[in-house]
Amino acid sequence: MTDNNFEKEHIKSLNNLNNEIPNNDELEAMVNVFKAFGDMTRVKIILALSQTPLSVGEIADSLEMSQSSISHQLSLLKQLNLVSSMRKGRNIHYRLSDQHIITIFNQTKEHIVEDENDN
Amino acid sequence: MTDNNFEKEHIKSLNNLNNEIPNNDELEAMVNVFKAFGDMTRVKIILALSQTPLSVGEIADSLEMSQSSISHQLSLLKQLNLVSSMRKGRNIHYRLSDQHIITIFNQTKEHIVEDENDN
DNA sequence: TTGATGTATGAATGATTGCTCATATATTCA
DNA sequence: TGAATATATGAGCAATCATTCATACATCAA
Repeated sequence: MTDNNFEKEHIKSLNNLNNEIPNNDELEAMVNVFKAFGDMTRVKIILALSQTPLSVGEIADSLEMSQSSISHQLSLLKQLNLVSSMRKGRNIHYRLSDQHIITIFNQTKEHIVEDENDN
Repeated sequence: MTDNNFEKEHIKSLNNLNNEIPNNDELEAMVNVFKAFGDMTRVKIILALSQTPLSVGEIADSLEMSQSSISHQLSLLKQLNLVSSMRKGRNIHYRLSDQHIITIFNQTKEHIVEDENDN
């Protein structure tokens, strides 16, 4: 009889699945943020900015990548409100717009580290 | 003079940038996890599995997607140790392998919600 | 204003990726 | 064993994406 109850619970969960999922706009926003984090260049940019605000050129130099590439990626990150920018003379300084980002990164790192110990 | 000190600090940060960035293997692992989260189908699978373990068919039905598509994605998620599987008769039940995942999702949702309030 | 420097941006391209289709593998039941 | 059901998997294709190249825009210095 206990087994049967588990089954009933399971079916109940099944029927509620669609209800529990966040609304589509929020989901899409989440996916877009994760997509932004799913690229090595952008992750490196974000990690660099987590140390100190930086200009486009400084990031490009530090990562040894073209100015154009970095600028494109920064524009994407800005669109998602992950970074903000401020002109300082000829340069434009970018900074992380939210410390959550680093928390998310750390959480993910923890997940990975735990994983390695599983072997 | 204070302005100059800020400048010095900034240059010091600049030089340390590469040192502070995690080693490349760990970074790559992080990027791969984020890549996995950067797809609507996979996110929906994960959210569904956060409610209860599910078989491939149950997930496919619930998301109204093909069995093949879901199976492919589950295989990817499994490779990244985000889900684990266990055969139960004819079915194979998948479950989240780590509750961190949901924490990361919630953190991201918070980032987005805060964002909306900024307007 | 002119030249130099820093950044942004559109188009083009090669690479990656999500899905489908066909088919293989695994398990249960009769 | 053979049919039915559940899942996995490889190849192919269309869509997405990261970078490059060329060029435009913005600011400063002389």
